[in-house]
Amino acid sequence: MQKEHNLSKNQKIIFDLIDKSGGPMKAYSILFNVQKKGIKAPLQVYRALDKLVEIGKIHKIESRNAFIACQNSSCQVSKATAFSICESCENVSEISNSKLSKYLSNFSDNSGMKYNKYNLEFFGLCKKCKSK
Amino acid sequence: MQKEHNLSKNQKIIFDLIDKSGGPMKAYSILFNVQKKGIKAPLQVYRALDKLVEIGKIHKIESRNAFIACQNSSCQVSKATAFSICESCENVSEISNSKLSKYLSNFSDNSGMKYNKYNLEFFGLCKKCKSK
DNA sequence: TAACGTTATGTAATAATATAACATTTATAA
DNA sequence: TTATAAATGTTATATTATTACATAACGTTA
Ligand SMILES: [Zn+2]
Ligand SMILES: [Zn+2]
Ligand SMILES: [Zn+2]
Ligand SMILES: [Zn+2]
Repeated sequence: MQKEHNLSKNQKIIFDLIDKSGGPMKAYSILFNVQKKGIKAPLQVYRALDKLVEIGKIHKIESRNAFIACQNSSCQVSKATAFSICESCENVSEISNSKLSKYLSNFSDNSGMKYNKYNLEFFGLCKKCKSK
Repeated sequence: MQKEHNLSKNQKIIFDLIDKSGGPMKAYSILFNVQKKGIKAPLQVYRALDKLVEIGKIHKIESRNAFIACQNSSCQVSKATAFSICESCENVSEISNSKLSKYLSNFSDNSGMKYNKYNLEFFGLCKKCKSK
């Protein structure tokens, strides 16, 4: 069961933009695209992004400083994320693999750390880029 | 067998600083610390960092925009990295777990992606911070 | 050594990413 | 309603990273 979050005005504008784009978007590119809707300052964008990340509607691709809509309907919070990133065309997709997520969610070692979140980024070449 | 890289002057200064610090360091903190050694501009730092990452002497902690000396003598290149990060004290350590690295290095799915690199960051509370 | 290509350095300017501080408004719920 | 939390608006600024161009040092081979 996914909690329904009523997005605020700015949050909705920004989520819709990212979601429709189908890929990762950078904060200032988002800003540029929503200026016609009245969102004029970086902070307005970053605040909405923070909230959307917090509730799991989007995730941050750390290695790219970019944000992508969650492609996995069950992500309630951004606490167990895995992505595949093509280093040639920069296509990004969220990996949804229950064996992988189980393995990582259950991971523990003898360091004494109590893990409660992870983010994994795989890099390589996508199908298209491989064949070039 | 690890290839011996002869570090250049700036690379050596910057690697030694990071290595001695024992933890992650940020680029501008590095810059501040090496100014007395004649490294005066951000670009000099970033160029050395790029090279050190490339040859696996340091790794970038993407979620923190920080750089840490490789704690795993066998990392020749930064292509299979895993870290544990305490969200309270920001202590970072490199995870060296052969089962984990085998599992991730062999990971593949039906997306058609050919993976050749990954970076994994675990977040949680370290021993000390848990007991506070 | 001399010539060549590669790697590293120096320097200035600027781009890209992100947050601080403060005032105000809107939504939520007791 | 009234209190509280959440979201917004705005300006300024901090932090992280790259472009562009010139010069120097290094490694290889003729
Ligand atoms: Zn997701
Ligand atoms: Zn591709
Ligand atoms: Zn390493
Ligand atoms: Zn800690």
